Amino acid sequence: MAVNDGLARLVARAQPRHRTTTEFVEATLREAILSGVIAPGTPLRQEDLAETFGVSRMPVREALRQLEARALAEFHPHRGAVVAEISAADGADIGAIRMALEPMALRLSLPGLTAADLDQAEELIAEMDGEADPGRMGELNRRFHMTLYARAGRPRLLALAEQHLLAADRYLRFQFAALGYLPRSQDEHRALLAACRAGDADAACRLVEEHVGQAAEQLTAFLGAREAG
Amino acid sequence: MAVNDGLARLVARAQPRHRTTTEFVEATLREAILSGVIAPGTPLRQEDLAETFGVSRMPVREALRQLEARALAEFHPHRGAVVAEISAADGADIGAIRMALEPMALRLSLPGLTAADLDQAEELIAEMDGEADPGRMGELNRRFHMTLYARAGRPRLLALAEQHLLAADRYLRFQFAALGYLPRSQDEHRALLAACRAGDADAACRLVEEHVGQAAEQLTAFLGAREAG
DNA sequence: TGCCAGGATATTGGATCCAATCTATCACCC
DNA sequence: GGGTGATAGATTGGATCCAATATCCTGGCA
Repeated sequence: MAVNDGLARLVARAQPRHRTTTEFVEATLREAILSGVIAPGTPLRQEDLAETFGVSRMPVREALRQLEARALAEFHPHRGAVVAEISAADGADIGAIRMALEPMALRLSLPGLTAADLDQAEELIAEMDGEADPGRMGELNRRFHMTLYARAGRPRLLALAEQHLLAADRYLRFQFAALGYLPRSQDEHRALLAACRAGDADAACRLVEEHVGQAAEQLTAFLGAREAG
Repeated sequence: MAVNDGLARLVARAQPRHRTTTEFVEATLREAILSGVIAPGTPLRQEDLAETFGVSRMPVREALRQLEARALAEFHPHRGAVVAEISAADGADIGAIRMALEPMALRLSLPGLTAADLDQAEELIAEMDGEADPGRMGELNRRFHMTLYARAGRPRLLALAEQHLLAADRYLRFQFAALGYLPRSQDEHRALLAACRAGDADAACRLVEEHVGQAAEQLTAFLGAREAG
């Protein structure tokens, strides 16, 4: 058996439609870490990963370097990499970054949002209503947020925002795995969308900041209690 | 002669006091790109870099991967990497990110700032007054800002803020190379420091946002004009 | 004369091999 | 019996080698 059954399945399902092997390994590993298939703290042995992917150690090494730069893996020279740990402090950190980036993205995007964008956001809210699977839920939530930010015309800002949305989702899945349920925030989503439809930038920015802050607060409360005892 | 004289000098001066060769190459290359020693768009040939550093191609490859993840180099499969280009759009992007991150960092840091921190910030302002070298100037400016954010207790947020502060400084050096002078903003620095001393979080955040916005605006005006003609 | 095809060349991507270093275990000394 | 040091094993870091791919130049053809 490979190191990690879940990862092996992910690799088997994944279409290596990437241009280079390194890209393929990086994308698959990132997905595995973000989705929780590989638990925080898991050692990432190059040899094992290479075997799982059916490649040599080299693309694995390059992929791990990129994951390190994205804070998804921690490197210790001559000791190897481990999947980034989860902590209340880091969760609060990610929350603070989101609270800074997302209102800015929304403010820049709002004037350019089309009726079609807003309709799609509404549809995503509706889909979330009936969704129980945390993976699908996170995906829908991410798409909802990014739909609202899409017209900001700032690729770097959007990439950073999405990166930290994904990081937050990783924490959320972790919370789900422990608690068995997901905190819902559909009312906040609806209020946010309404403010966007009204074109009220100040209200929308305030709502998204509060919305992100709420999620971060619940998360740190959960993680703080977990770390304390 | 090596590919790039400036880089060769940087390598010669650099102390390889890093634990691995890859770290050494990455740090030196990053410094070279950020300081403008290697111009935007310059191809980063692995073989040439390896020779310049006196190492094999492998640590160079890993270093380039990390630079890519930090948006300092652009990869094109089978075609190599080039130093990230400079553009008005990207400058505005970086400015928007700074305008989001830095007020948040300051707000979190402000309650924890000590008198010593504020005195050091004041000293850095004084040093900037008499500084003509753009490299030193950027360094002092970066330290001034980071001193004010240091007590935020959010490592990821601070790392992101510093990263984009450095990216902005790269743009500023580029502007200096073309214009021959640096736009000063010492009045804004002093006003910002005064607000921090007064403990007025709202004012301080507003000032830092305006300050960053000003710089970004000047930059995009310069780059926009340059791209137009 | 301009365009397309094909091959030569340069450069990167990936695999294998060797060296450096960290960890764990075990013996030995205090 | 506990702690320290040496040694062996495992694992990563770095170098070299080979394969794949992109680019560029040249020659033929319309």
